[in-house]
Amino acid sequence: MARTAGSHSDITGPKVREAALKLFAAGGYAAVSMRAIAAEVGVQAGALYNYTPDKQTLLFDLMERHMTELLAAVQDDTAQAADVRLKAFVAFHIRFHHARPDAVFIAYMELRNLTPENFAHIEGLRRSYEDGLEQILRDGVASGVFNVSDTKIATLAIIAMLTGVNTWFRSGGRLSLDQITAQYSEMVHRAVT
Amino acid sequence: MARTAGSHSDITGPKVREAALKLFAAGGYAAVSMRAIAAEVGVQAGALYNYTPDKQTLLFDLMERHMTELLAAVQDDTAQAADVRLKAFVAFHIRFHHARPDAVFIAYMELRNLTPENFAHIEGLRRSYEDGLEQILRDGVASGVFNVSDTKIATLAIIAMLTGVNTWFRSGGRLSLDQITAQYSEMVHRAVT
DNA sequence: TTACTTTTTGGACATACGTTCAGATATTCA
DNA sequence: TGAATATCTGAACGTATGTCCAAAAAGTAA
Repeated sequence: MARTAGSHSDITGPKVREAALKLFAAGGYAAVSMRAIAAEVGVQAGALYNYTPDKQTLLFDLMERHMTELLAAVQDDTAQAADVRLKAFVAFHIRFHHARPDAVFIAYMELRNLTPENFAHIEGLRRSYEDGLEQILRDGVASGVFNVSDTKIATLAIIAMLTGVNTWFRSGGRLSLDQITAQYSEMVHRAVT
Repeated sequence: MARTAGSHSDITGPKVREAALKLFAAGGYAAVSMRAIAAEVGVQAGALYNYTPDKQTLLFDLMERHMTELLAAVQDDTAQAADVRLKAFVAFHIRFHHARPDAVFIAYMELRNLTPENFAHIEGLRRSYEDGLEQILRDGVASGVFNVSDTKIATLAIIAMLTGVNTWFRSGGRLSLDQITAQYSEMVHRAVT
């Protein structure tokens, strides 16, 4: 159990992931070299291989951690009415994604740089998240509070719309995140009612 | 004027752009080599430099052509009612983007690989397109047919939602493009009314 | 301090990159 | 046909890449 001697990996390990997250988001996976990541950490390139077997796995780890965190954080109180649950989902999605723009960016942009197996795994996690929203819509349709002809399409449309906030919103602008959230919540609610 | 002797560039030029479009979309700008593009064309790498001064300009050309085509194709009959114009916009956007998935993908994903000047130019074109939609929303608000608290946000939300179709829709699936368009049209209409 | 383990260095490896250019080839004009 | 032009080849350039590894350094336990 646990490291005993010469122990620095608790410090360097997270640093490596932070550096990779930042640089991949800024320049793209293919354009960022292992040497650049190492320089950001303050270490030589060879040392990175104590923390990842290769560059591909480093990318995959970042994505998987992000999706796992997302799934762990999302909540849905099925005892509530569907429109209340939908509103909570919208607020959660916007807030969660706004808090980690780099990870979100990578999770959407670097999918094509994953090996087929890694891609399938991440896609499965993403599907789980989408299913959570779709269930809310389905329940709302069943209880008569929502009216959408295809819940799968509505799910994808809503998620695309919400995630789009990340492409332009920055704190300190004309509107606060709460104001943005309120307007999106209103639009989403109308779109499915 | 015009080419007279030894003239093959009318053939090779378009081929180079087609190959670059396809490969950039599939693998990403940074991950695609000039040699790979040349191989797709059926030529040696050096020959590409008859058609572009460098790789960066090749990317920029693809984006600029795409945005210029988009702006040339979009129409807006301001004599019509705002809700009719919005419906036409939705249908146009979905159809136009569905017809050229590679160009759309590149125009969204490779922005960070443009030089600052090239980026500013493309952003200006994109802004023009967004302004077209926002004008429809503004006119609708003025005439009382729409109700949105911030037309800029609504514009971005709608475009994100519509462009999202490209990430999952493929012809031949469960639903036709017309069916998709109808449902999005309905959702968008509700969201702003 | 000594013995031991973990972590990092620094250099090497084979390979790939964007770009250039002199010379070869293909096409057109007269 | 021969002369002129447009296009392409093939090799070279300097540099950068992901990954590996023996040796050095840094940390911990006794």
